Amino acid sequence: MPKNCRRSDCPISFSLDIFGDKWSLLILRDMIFIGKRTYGEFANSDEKMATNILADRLSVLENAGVIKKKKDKEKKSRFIYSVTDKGIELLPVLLEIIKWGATYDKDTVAPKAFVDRIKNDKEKLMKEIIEGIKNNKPLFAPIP
Amino acid sequence: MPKNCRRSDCPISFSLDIFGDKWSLLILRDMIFIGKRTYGEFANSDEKMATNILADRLSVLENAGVIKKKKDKEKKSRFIYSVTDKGIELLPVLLEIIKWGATYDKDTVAPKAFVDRIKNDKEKLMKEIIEGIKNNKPLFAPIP
DNA sequence: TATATTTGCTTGCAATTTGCAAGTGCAAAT
DNA sequence: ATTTGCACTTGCAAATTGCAAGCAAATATA
Repeated sequence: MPKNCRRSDCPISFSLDIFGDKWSLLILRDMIFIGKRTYGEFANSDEKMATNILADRLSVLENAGVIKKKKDKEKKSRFIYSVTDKGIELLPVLLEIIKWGATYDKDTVAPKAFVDRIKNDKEKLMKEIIEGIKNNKPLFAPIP
Repeated sequence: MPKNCRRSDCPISFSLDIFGDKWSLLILRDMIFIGKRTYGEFANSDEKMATNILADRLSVLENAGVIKKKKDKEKKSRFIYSVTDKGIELLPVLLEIIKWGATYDKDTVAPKAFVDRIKNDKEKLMKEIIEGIKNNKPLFAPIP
């Protein structure tokens, strides 16, 4: 299949052509929930993705308009990646995936209180998460 | 990475280990929305997936308990695949993916009325879809 | 009864993608 | 001037994918 050929006009197929793989949504997770912003931070995720794959996925997501990239003002040798509005609109997808995964994975690290809020208080939770992104105070910021 | 090794205890990673690829959710889509039930029907989806991949994905989904398989009573040479409750619980994920995909794909085939119902009438829509599965009357049954 | 067809896979093989390790190039810090 | 940090890039082996064909068992047709 040629690279720029869509498989069908199904909205699921369209979406999966962008993030249907084992890594893309983890990059988005790291951005949205943990506040990661640089290449090096993504490369050091728990799942340790190969850097060539990371570079590839960042460019796919950027081309799709889900994330954007700009030079760091403080440290010019560095790029800052961030989610666009189009990317933030994937938050409901992520939350539903978390809900399902946490329900069926007995070893999940997802806090019960968080999963309960996805089930019972989703709208407010989403607002808080989006606020968190904009203020650079993500919900699950790593303990420094 | 060994086949039975999880990457982390993140619920998203857990989920993607099961359906994080370009095909698995399309199989689920065909089951849930179109009412496909046999190997041959899946093999003839719009996206024309290779049959070796299809066989592989069906077995992954079955092992994960998302779908189940049994002999057709009417035609014993045939197997009937169907979603389990665990699979039906992926419906919210599918609906959110459809919502996002339909929003950003100008060529989408998703009917506007359907997407509007995902946005404004999701609970009732879900009940109807689940009813449809159980009564063998899927929402987007193909015109025969 | 013999033959053909349907159904659900499996196999062989080439092409693509992945994963790992190492290397590169640039900017800033020392 | 040299080292360090960062964002990739490259080489290569291994795994996965896609395509076409093959196969075996259960019907359907002659």
